[in-house]
Amino acid sequence: MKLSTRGRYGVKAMFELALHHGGTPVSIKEIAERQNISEYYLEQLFSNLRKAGLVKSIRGAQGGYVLSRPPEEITIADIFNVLEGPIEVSDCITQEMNCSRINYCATRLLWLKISNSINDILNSTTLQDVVNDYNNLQEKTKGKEE
Amino acid sequence: MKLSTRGRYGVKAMFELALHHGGTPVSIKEIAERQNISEYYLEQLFSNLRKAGLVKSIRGAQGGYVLSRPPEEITIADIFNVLEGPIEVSDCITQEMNCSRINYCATRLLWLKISNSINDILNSTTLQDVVNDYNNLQEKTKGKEE
DNA sequence: ACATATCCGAGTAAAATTGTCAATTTTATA
DNA sequence: TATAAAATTGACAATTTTACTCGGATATGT
Ligand code: FES
Ligand code: FES
Repeated sequence: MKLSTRGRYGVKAMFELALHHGGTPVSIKEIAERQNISEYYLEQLFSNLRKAGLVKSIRGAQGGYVLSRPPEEITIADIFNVLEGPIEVSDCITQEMNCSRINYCATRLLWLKISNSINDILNSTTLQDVVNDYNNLQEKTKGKEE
Repeated sequence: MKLSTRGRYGVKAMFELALHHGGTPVSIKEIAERQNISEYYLEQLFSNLRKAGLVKSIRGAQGGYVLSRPPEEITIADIFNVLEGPIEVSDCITQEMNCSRINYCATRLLWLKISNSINDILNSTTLQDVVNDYNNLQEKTKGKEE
């Protein structure tokens, strides 16, 4: 079980926007360089993010992207839902309606537990939390080096 | 993020062995029929499970597979480690040693949180737990039907 | 005008997933 | 001992997913 690059790149890209929130728009090129991600690939991801209403675009020179909402109102789940689709540990959970074995399925509860615990984290973690974690990390690193 | 069939089939198959623990060996054919899984595909999975020491095989007629250890001593993590490999949410976690950005990586803590919560569940859930869940489900279903 | 950007759709190579199958070996039992 | 049941092994193959790449169109600040 592994996250695809879509989800991981997406969070990293959104993190960059969160860092610059309130300032000037950030271009795909900048993000690609800072996070070491393919520029063309990022285009696709941002296309999805924009259509989902998570980011706004400013076209033309000096343009780029900005967050549609403040970082504390965007969860990791929001991003994952757009780029990875919902977390489907097993179709025992999502297709429950038309499965004839649901009353005899031994493993459904297990998948449900896993699924819920992941979703809890994704729903409760916002971009602001990631920014805060990052700032704390920077503080600590700085302290150690001096 | 989705589990592959290897992990899901594997747990279902091991659940069947857990149900019959202490009794006669269960053949691949039986499991394939009861859980509606390809017989040939299961062959591969059991080959891995046996090499990992989770099951013992009895060859020849009336043979099949049995659990190597009692169901309460086999965790879902044991099964997943064999069939899916370890849960690697992101290589930020597993390749931490040789990543030069580790002190600047904004998202590492996030992947770590997700990864830990999944592993907590997988490590703390045993085959016996799944059997118990199944028995409880049967009780409830029976109650409703009467 | 021109350099920067986003926007959009298509294509593509490699990898992973999900099986299928044939041939061999082992063993209980009739 | 003959037979059938069952594991063991290794190879192969179809399909899907992933992770990009690219070409051109459109928009806009300077
Ligand atoms: S709910 Fe259908 S197999 Fe689990
Ligand atoms: S630890 Fe290397 S990019 Fe996250």
